[in-house]
Amino acid sequence: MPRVIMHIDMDAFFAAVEQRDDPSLMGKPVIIGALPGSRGVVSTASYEARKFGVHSAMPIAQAHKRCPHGVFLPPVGRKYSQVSKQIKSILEGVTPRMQMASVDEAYLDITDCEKLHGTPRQTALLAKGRIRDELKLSCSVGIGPNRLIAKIASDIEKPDGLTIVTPEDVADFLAPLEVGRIPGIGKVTNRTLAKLGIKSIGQLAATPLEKLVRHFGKNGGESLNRKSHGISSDIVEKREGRKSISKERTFGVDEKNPEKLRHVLLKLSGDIGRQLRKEGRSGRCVNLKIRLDGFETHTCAKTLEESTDADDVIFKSAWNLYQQSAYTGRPVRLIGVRLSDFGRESGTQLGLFDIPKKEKTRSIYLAMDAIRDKFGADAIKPADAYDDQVDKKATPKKK
DNA sequence: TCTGGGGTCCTTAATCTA
DNA sequence: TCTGTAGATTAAGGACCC
Repeated sequence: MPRVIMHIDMDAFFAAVEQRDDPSLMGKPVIIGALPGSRGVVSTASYEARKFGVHSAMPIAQAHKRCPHGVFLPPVGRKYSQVSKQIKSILEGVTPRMQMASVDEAYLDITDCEKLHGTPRQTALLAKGRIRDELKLSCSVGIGPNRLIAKIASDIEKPDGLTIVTPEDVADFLAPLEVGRIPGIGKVTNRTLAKLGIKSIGQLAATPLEKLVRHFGKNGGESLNRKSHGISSDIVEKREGRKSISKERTFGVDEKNPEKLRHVLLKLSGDIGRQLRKEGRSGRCVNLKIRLDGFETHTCAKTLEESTDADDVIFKSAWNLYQQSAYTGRPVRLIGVRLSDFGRESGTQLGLFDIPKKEKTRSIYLAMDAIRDKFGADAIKPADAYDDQVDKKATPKKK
């Protein structure tokens, strides 16, 4: 039996939240993202701003040129996360078979909701109504036999839309749409498909699998083929926790001073450590990201002997990676740190290794976190001499 | 011309290990 | 004990998403 999957997508989420919280912004072009004059892009544009051709990912200078009278605001992540939790709670009231796909998107399996809420349309209207009444926000809904169709459907009619695709209608629904409507087909894949003369999903579905495999590899080709026929997973399940935490900084002017870079790495490492401890996680793989002039981007990584959530261990590893890289001395546009590989049990958390010292260090970090929580992030500045004082054992050993 | 920040997933190649 | 191999892991980079 085909399942009934619903995809809910909030309309211009960040901008809508800001307009809701400040009625003077209602009806005005609101652009959330970097501020004009700085390096950055548009995160979300309100529908009023979109009329001027402003859209997500557009360089902020260009957005300002197109919409000089727009209201430009920086994103307030904490507020949006809070609203996202409220959305989650409302949708869990519709069905427990619910999965948040991002801060402003969710999948619901409403196959068995008929007795409780009525038809899929009635269930969708119920969810939309609750979000509108309780949060004063609008969303668009797509319903289909699987996640892919539901997701594409939710994007068809925006804002405040509702599109239902029955299993029998899938092929007719997909055929005329542009291939770019398929999630996972971005600029690069789109360009390659265009070169092959493939513009619509119908054309993609009619393309022999061998041809797609030739151009996109086995997995890529088969995946495109499946998607073009509307085949995808219909499983909605709670997601496991996140898999990495990263922090990065783009400089207003490319940075050459190694001391400044070191300071920023110190700050980023501290932010990651704090986040890790807050979430009770620790990771083993420290990744460094460097973006140079000309947007030339590189990453390098080092896997530690054991998991960590300690600022100094993260910093030391990141700084070592930078110093050992071929990019020292070159002007840096962006520098970032990521901690990943949360898969293994953490020695720090379980206290399996080096208990007294680790626990002592950990207690200090937790105390510092508490002070920062109470008095603000700047209450304690990161120590300036980690790389001299850090425990030699913290340095990753070569295998 | 100008391209953020925080993520996920995939591919490929080299290396390790059972 | 040696060797070949398959599978896992590591590392770097790319594409994509919100």
